[in-house]
Amino acid sequence: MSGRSQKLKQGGAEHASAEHAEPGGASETRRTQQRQAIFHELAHGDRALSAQELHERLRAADAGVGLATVYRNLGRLAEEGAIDAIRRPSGETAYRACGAGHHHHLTCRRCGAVVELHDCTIADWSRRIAAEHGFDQVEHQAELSGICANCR
Amino acid sequence: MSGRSQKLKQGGAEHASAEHAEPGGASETRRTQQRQAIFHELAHGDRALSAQELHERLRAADAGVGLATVYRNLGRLAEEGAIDAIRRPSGETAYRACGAGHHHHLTCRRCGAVVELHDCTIADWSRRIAAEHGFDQVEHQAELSGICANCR
DNA sequence: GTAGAATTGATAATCATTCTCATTACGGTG
DNA sequence: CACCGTAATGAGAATGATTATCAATTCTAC
Repeated sequence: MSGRSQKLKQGGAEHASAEHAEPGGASETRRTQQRQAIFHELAHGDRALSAQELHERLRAADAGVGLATVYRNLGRLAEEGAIDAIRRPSGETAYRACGAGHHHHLTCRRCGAVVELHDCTIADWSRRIAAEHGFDQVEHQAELSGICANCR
Repeated sequence: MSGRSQKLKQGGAEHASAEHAEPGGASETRRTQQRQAIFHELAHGDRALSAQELHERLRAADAGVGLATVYRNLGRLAEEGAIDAIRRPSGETAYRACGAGHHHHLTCRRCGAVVELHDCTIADWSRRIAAEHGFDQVEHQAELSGICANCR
C-alpha cells in the first residue's frame, strides 16, 4: 500500500460516553468485526495491553483475529485518538482506552494497573523551561510507574 | 581495592561504582580501546547517538568496533551512570554523555540539540500522586521536545 | 445481488537488540 | 619481559516486536 489516499478524517465521533464510542463508520473506515472486537476488549480491560497480549486474549475469546490485524487497528485507533499508547520500559507499546484530554499514566510495575492522571503539572514547568531556553512548540511526554497498594 | 583504573577520562561523572562486592572472583572492568573509543565519541558529540549511529561513526573513524561491543558498552556505561539513555519516539534508544544527577532532556525536534534540565519539578508532583493513589516506589520518566532558537 | 475497494490473515521481511562462543587482549605477576 | 587467568571482543545466529506483502475475504453503496 503505497499510493493510498490517506484521508485521516476524524470529524465526528468524539462522543463522551466512553463505553461504546467506537470511532469510524464515516465512509473510509469500515466497521469490521475484528476492529470492534479489538476495541471492545480494550474498552473493558482495566490495564494496558500490548498487541501480543491482545491477540492472545482474542484468540482465547474465540475471536480469532490475526496478529497483523491487531497491530494495524491498534495503530489506527491510536492515531484517531480513540485509544492511548503507553511505552513500557521493556520496549513494547501497550494500548488502553482512555478518557479524552491531556493526561498521563501511573502504572503498577507488578500488576499493570493503570491510573489516569489529569492534573499535569508538567505543562507549567515545560512552559517555563521553553521560555528559558528559547524553545518553541514544546511538547512533553511522561510516565509514572510504581507499586500499587494491592501489590505490596 | 583502590579502584583507580576505571576512570574513563573526561572529568565529571565521578560515579564511584562501589557496588561490586563480589566474593571470591573479582570482576574488574577493563579499560579497552573499544570502550574508550565509544565513550570518547559520545563525550564529543553534541547530540544523542543510537547504538547503530555510534557504530557507524566508529567504523568511519577507522576504529572498527563490533556492533555487539557497542551495545554491550553502551548498556554498561548507562548502568554505571557515565552516560544517559534517551528513548526516541521511534523506539530506539540513544545515548549521551551527561552531567551527573537526576535530570531530564529538552531536545530540538529539528536539529537534535540537547539541553539538560536539572530542575525537575516532576518529583514533587510524583510524590503527591503516589501518596494520593497509594503507590510506592514511584519513578518517573519524561522528555521534552521542541524547536530551538536556532532552528526557527 | 453485485461490484469494488477496504480489510483481513498467514507469512516473510525488517529492525533494533541480545546471545553464543571461539579468539583476543588487558593487567597484574613471577 | 614472558606468562596466565579472565574479562572483553567480534561475527553471526537468535530473538522479539513490529511492519510489509498479497491473495482471499468482507463491508458498503448502489
